[in-house]
Order: sequence, then structure tokens, then C-alpha cells
Amino acid sequence: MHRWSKLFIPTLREAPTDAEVASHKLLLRAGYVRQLGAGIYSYLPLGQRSINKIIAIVRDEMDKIGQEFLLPALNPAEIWQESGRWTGMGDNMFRLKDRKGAELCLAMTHEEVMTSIARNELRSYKQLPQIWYQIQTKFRDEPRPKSGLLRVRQFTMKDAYSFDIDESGLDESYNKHDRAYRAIFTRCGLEFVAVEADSGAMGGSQSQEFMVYTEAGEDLIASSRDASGNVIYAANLEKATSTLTPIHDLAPTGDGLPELVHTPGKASIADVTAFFGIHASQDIKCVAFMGSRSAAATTDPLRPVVAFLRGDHQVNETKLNTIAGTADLRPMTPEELALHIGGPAGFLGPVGIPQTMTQGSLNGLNSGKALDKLKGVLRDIPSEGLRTIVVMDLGLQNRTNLVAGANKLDFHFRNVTPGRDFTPTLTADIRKINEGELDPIGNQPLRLGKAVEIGHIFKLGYKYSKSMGASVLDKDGKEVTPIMGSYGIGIERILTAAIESSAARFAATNSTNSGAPSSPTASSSAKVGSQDTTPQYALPPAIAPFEVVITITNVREPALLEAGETLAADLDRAGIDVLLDDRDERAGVKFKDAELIGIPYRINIGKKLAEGQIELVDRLLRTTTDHPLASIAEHLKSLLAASKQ
RNA sequence: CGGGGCGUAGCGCAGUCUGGUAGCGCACCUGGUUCGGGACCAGGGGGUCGGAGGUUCGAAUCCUCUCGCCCCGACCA
Repeated sequence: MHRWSKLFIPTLREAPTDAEVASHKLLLRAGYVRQLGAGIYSYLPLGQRSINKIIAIVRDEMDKIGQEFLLPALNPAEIWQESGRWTGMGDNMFRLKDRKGAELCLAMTHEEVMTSIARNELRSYKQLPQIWYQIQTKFRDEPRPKSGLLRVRQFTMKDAYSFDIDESGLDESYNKHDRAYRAIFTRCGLEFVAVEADSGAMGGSQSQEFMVYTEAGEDLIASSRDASGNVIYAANLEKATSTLTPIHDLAPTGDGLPELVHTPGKASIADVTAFFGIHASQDIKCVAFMGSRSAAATTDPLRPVVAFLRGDHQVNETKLNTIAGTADLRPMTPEELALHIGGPAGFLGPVGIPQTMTQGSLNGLNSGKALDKLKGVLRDIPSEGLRTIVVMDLGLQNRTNLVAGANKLDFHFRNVTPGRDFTPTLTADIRKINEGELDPIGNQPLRLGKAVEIGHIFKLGYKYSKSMGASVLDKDGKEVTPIMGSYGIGIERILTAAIESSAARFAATNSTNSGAPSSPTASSSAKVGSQDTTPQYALPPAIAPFEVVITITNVREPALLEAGETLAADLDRAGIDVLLDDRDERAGVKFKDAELIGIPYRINIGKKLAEGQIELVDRLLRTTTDHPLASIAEHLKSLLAASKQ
């Protein structure tokens, strides 16, 4: 049992102006953390209690599948040079020199150290598989720390590494982590989605990110759930696709070939569709960019990239960049439009764009690989490398008789049919999906939003075991390189995500329920007494610093004080993590503080005690109920048990 | 790294334009009244005005340099 009067809980009435996101304000105001420098935080007792609870859950689940280590944060340069990451990590790694001038770094992750242990100690296939983990401080010199504990330069990470004899072993280790992570995040009370991340070429065959939706997040994801709430589709917005709704193509007019139509001043999709009396999906939208070649020298000329999509669709520039091998797209200037497409803005179209790729190069390009992967094509024929890259979205594939700009002021074509009237360099999914569209697997509506990554599991392959020379003997006495996986969880991000989620839930119900009582005249006179703008929240019991706070509304009344002391002792004996607010403060102050520190359950001991009643405030359900003093312990126990399943 | 903003008491701010030796609210300490939603009265403590240099009789204020923090973007586990 802990007494508030003896604890260091420096709550703030006002949040420092530095704080932007909800969790940052709340962590400061509740006395969980204090900032020491950009992206560097001290954890005060309340924050540390919460972090410890999260760590305990992580450790409990990880011990079921692996063994805990503790590795040095201070690393000699050598092992990082061996893996190639000494240079690869660039400025993101903190580096230092010791008194002898030897180079060291503060580790960002621990593939190198773990692999060095593995190569020194593991000799036989009989020792595999191994899953090794640790919970430890990581250092990253982020270019831009921000959002409180969300993006920092020093943080706690649970990182795990698996060593297996073969790929099927790796699959198993990976799946074990997948299950462990789901258990961990569920026990922490988070609503999460697992997103396929497919982390590209770097030896990674499979990779999953665990995300929590929150406005404070930096990633954009799309996901859908089935009727019972299970996630059926989840993807980074950069990759997300959705089911295309079938479109009725227009009937051909005249001889069915492209027909020039005078469309004076009809430069927007809305104008054009109205003029022709068609739906935007029957029109071809043209979006023209200049972009650098992602694999080219910066002095190389910019590359024209033209995207054609359904009139009602939008370009996803990330997808476009990926497929076209470009970067830093910007809109074309009018001069560039004239040069590369041959028409003015508003009347751009795919027919007749000077685009003379050879058939041979087209074969390569149509294989679906990004252009930069096709080294031969564009490097060997420099002039080809400057041609306009025309990318057509899948939404135009197999369509007929579309309306499109004629690359001539005040004229459009109709009867434009892709494949017959123009040939794109590439046909690919370059469309930005929209909220509510149906996912490609279960045809359920997609939810779009910002999210924060709380965990990542990743099949590493042989990158480190090979470069650092780890090997074991297999059954036949042959040397084989173990295959590795790497798995991380951001401990502080679990706390942050929980606060953000809860605050968002409170904000949502507040704005719908009560008419906001914000009277500008009242607040103008009273700075501090004005509406408290700090968001409300409550932490899940599993990770809250205390499960319940007992608020004695007036400690000068001996009966209240005694009842509180007795109840706190009872709850404590029952194994409940209880905080007794025994401070000699006014009730209002104590209520506000209890809410500010996010404790999920509060027991008010006050007036009603005369009738043997106390109040239970359930901050998660946002209810207040009266209970007999005698039965509250049992009731609370069952509530807590239910919250932890 | 590019753009913007801010550094004055623990927190939130005013004072800077127009130079004259620092103020308000909250918090804190003492006494009293109050006591279920951030009380009130009286008294009190606390600030190298981010740092260095310069101009001036005199600098929080003007000039130069510098450090730090926040936001947007770029970049990135």
C-alpha cells in the first residue's frame, strides 16, 4: 500500500507549452516524466511504476519462448564495422571515443552483439534453435525527436534475436514471436493491428509491424475487421489496395476511334464530366511530375513521370515512386508539360505522348519490377533514360471508350481505349485508397488513419550471421550458417499509445455527449480558472501505476480516515495495487489529481460513509456507483480480474 | 539539413518596438478561515532576464556571435 502523502507525484496544473500531443501533456502534468533534453526524459516514480508493469508483462511472455540477456549499450566499433553498419547507420548512431582514442558507439539495436555471442559459443545444430532477448536502453540520434515519449533519443526496447538451423526453424521462431506479441499487447490493454511490412531487399523475407491507431502517430495505415472484430486486412497506406468497384464503360460513338471534341474552357474533371454527362470514373485523369531517379546521381536531369488514373482516383506518390524508380516528385511546370506531353494543363491526355520506348525495353519494364532494378535498360540506352515514364493505374486496365484530354487547348477525345490508343510504359497500382473502400481480402470497409508502431518482427535471414561469421555443424558435420530473426518492442511506446488511445476515446465521447460549455467571455477574465484543455484519460489496469486510488475526501474526519486506512489495507492484502490519498487537501484537488494520473478505478470515501456506503468511480466505463463498504473489495477484485481476462 | 517560433522565478506569461536596474497568475513557506470538483484573507521566500562579447553614464530591452528547446518539412527505426 502506498500513501500519496509520502510519494513524489509532482502534478502540474498547467502543461509546459512545449507539449503538443496529448500523451506528452499528460505525462508531464501527471508527474510521470520530466524532460532533460531534446528526446531525453527522466522517468519519475509514477512513470517508472508503469514502465515496470509493462516490462513485467513483456518479460513474462518472452520467458515462455526465450531467454533473457543483458547486453552492453556501449559497443566497440569493430563489431559494427564487421556487419557494415558502422557506416550504414550514418548520423543516427551516437559515437564516442575513449581515452585511448578507440572508437565506440551507443548501440541502436543489438544484432551485432548477439551475433558475436552466437558465433563464439554456438557450435552444433543441437544447440539450436535459440531465442535470446533483452530489455534495455537504446540510443538513436534522431534527426528530430518529438511528441514526448513517442520519438526520443534514448528509450527502452525489448529486442529479441532468433537463431535457427534452417528456414522452417525461422518460421517457427517468427510465429512464436507473433503469438507472444499479440499476447503482450492484449494484456497491456491495447487495440492493435499487425501490418505486413515487407521490408524490401535487406535480407528480409517477411516482416510485420504492430500498430496502434492514434493521431499522434507518424505512419499511415489502412485496416479492416470482420464482424467479430478480428483484423482481416491491414497495410501501410503506401501499399494498401482496395477492391475496385465495377465501372460501366461508355458505348463507342461514331467509328469508335478517338474523336476530337471541342471543350472550350472545360479544364477540370468536374467540368469535363458535366460537359459530357459522364461519371468521373469514365474520364482519364492525368497527373504529371518531374522526379529524380532514385538511383541516379543528383546532377542527372529530372525525369518526367506521367500518371494516368480514373478521374475519381488520386495518385499515391509513394506507390508511383516505387514502381517508376523515382523520388522527390514535383508537378511539371507549363513549359515541361508542353515539352514532355505536348498539351496544356486541363487538357492533358495519354494519346500521342512522345514516348518511344523500344519493344525490348518495354518487355523488361512490363515485368513489374521497379525501373531501377532493370539496370540494363535505361543505363545502356541513355537517351531512353530521358523518355517520359507513362504509368497507368490498374483502374484503367481493360477499360474502353474513355474521355481524355487531347493535349490541345480546349479539346478532349472520346472513345479512348488503353492499349489500342496508347501504351503505357508501366501498368501498376498507383492509386491512393480512401476511407470506407472495401479491402481486397474480405471486402470489409477500410479504416484509414495515423498509427504508431509499438513492435516489429522481422525475418533477418543471413545478413549478420554471414557477415560476422557465425556457423554451426549440422547433422552431417557440415558447416552451416544459422538463419536469424529480429524482434523489437518499444516499451515507452506502449505507455504512450495507451494514453493516446484513451484520451482519444474520452475526447470522442465528450464532444458527442455534452454541448461544449466553452464561454469565451468567462474564460477571458480567468486565465487559470478557464476550461481545462488537457485531455482526460485512464490507463488499462494492467499498466497503470496503481490499479485503484482511495480518495479520502476529508482526512480530518477520523471516521473517513480510518475507513480509508482499513480498506486500503484490505485491498493490499487482496493483492490489489492500491494508492491511498491521505493528503490533507480539499476533495476537489484530490479528485482532479486522481484523474490526472490516470488510475482506472477510484473509491471515494466521504459523506455516504455514514450510511455504510462508498462510491466507486470506474474511469474506463465512466460510471459512478455506490457500494456497501463491506463488499467493495470483492467487487473490485472481480472487476480487475475481468479486465485482465 | 531547410523554413518558422521561443528562451524573463518550479509552471504559464507580461515587460523588449521607444534603454533608466524586473512584474502578474499558479505553485511554495507562515498564520487564520474554509473543507465533495483545482477555496479565501493576511504576510513571506524565490529570478546570473539561456550564454559570451560589444555599444552606452546606464542593457531583459540595441548590435554581433553562440547555446538550447518547440513546431512544419526533409531524413529515418
